[in-house]
Amino acid sequence: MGRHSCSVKQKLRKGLWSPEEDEKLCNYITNFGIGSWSSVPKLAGLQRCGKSCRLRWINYLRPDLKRGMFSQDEEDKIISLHQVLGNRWAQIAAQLPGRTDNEIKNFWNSSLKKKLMKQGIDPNTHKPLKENQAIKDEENCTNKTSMLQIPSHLNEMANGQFTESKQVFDLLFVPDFQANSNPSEYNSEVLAQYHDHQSEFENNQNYVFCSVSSVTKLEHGQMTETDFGSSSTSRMSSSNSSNMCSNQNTAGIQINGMSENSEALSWDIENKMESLFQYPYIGIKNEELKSSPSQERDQLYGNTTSGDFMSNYPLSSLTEEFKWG
DNA sequence: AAACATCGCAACCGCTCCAAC
DNA sequence: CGTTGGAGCGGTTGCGATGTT
Repeated sequence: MGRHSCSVKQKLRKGLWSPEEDEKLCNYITNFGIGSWSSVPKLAGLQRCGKSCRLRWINYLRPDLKRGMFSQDEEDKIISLHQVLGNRWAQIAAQLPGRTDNEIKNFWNSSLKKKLMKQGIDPNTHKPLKENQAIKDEENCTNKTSMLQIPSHLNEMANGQFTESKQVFDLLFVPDFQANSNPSEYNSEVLAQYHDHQSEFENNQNYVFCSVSSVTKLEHGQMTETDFGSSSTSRMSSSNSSNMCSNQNTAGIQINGMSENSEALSWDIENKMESLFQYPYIGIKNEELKSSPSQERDQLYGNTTSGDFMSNYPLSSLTEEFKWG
């Protein structure tokens, strides 16, 4: 049985607010504060439900509201944040002082969406529209094989590469779907590591590796399969994603290149993370890796050198680990 | 000028989360 | 531990304003 709409219970007013109602609500909150929204209408002498009062105050009457046109700066910020957070309007609004979630949502739906479409960018994924089709094709192709081979020795390479941030992934591997993959484009340290394991890399077809040290906690909800997929897929396409992701108050993934000099990784990271995040299930928990010798790991996750990783470590069990306690 | 279409915004609705009981 | 109710969120709707034919 669904809950009744608040205005159904009694004869409460709905629709647009009159100036008199605004004044009553404003006066009440100015004098007495909010307290409990459910008691506000009664105490303020309004024939409205508390929910309606709350909305009116938050979206319209609050004194700190900016209102008016969005600046170019705000517009850019919204697009960047949407790229990271998706339709989490409240979280986006929290980064834009004086703007409400409703205002931003309306602005997005009425203006920004169309603007991006005109620029040939998919507003949902923030990727070029053509590329999206290519990705879909690619996903279809990959879903059929559902197979990733992971060289187990690479697990060790990740040790000691992490920050103090909460570690969710340590090492991620992704088959290189970029046609122009060229190991010489990695930075020197990565390149050295590549050479150390060259034969295995070659045997395993163009692996791309990087460490992802932290996934900062989403303010609301859990890091579910959907969350991870939708919010992280496009994360790395932002040119300033490293700055954005370093903010622990926002959702983000922090990438550690294999050395301090991470800029040399930019081409590969930027491009390959795009591919990487199509596969939200590719990940192994740090603690498990560190504590498990190779043989044990192979028992846990399958023979990561030659086995079928996904069949031993299915999506359902992995996504369970992504949830934040 | 009138009819119709489109747009933008304010508000509503249904849902989830969470604390209190 | 289950229930209840408030708070908050995101999607959707409704309506006035504006544009187009």
